[in-house]
Amino acid sequence: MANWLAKTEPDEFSLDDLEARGKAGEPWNGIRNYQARNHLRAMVPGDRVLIYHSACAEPAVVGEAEVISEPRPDPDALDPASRYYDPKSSADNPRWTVITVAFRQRWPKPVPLKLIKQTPELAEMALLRQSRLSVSPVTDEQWLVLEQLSVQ
DNA sequence: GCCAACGTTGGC
DNA sequence: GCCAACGTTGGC
Repeated sequence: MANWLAKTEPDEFSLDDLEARGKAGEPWNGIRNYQARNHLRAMVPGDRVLIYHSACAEPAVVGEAEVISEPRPDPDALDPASRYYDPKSSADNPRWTVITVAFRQRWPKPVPLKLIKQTPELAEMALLRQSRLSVSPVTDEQWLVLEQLSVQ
């Protein structure tokens, strides 16, 4: 079982929005970066996903979700009306991947990026090393450290 | 709103 | 295959 971190802009889709979806969850669509896509393809149901709010007043890890589907082709890539349409993707050879995630819990306190940067045990997080990667892996150790920061 | 980081595109 | 031009992400 693996751990991940997924960024979302709260103005677009927040942890609150995910909670409102309940057990049905939300397709994590629109990922259009190969590295991030490859991480989606490695996900299996039951994997844990940190939800990270980006491009907002206080960028932070705010809670956690769970992968509840297998990876599958992202249908938005084939829909010309979608903002995520990619003419280079096709039904025969789908380029992009989506998984569905469901809300698990809000963390006691958000863990701000600022604090993550100040924490030596988290210096190797992919979040910090590749600032533009929207889906990234998290180690068990990193997850534990983040959880501890959330209750302090 | 600025701009650094960095991924993608396309000419050669 | 190199690399300049360009577009996007996301912190600040």
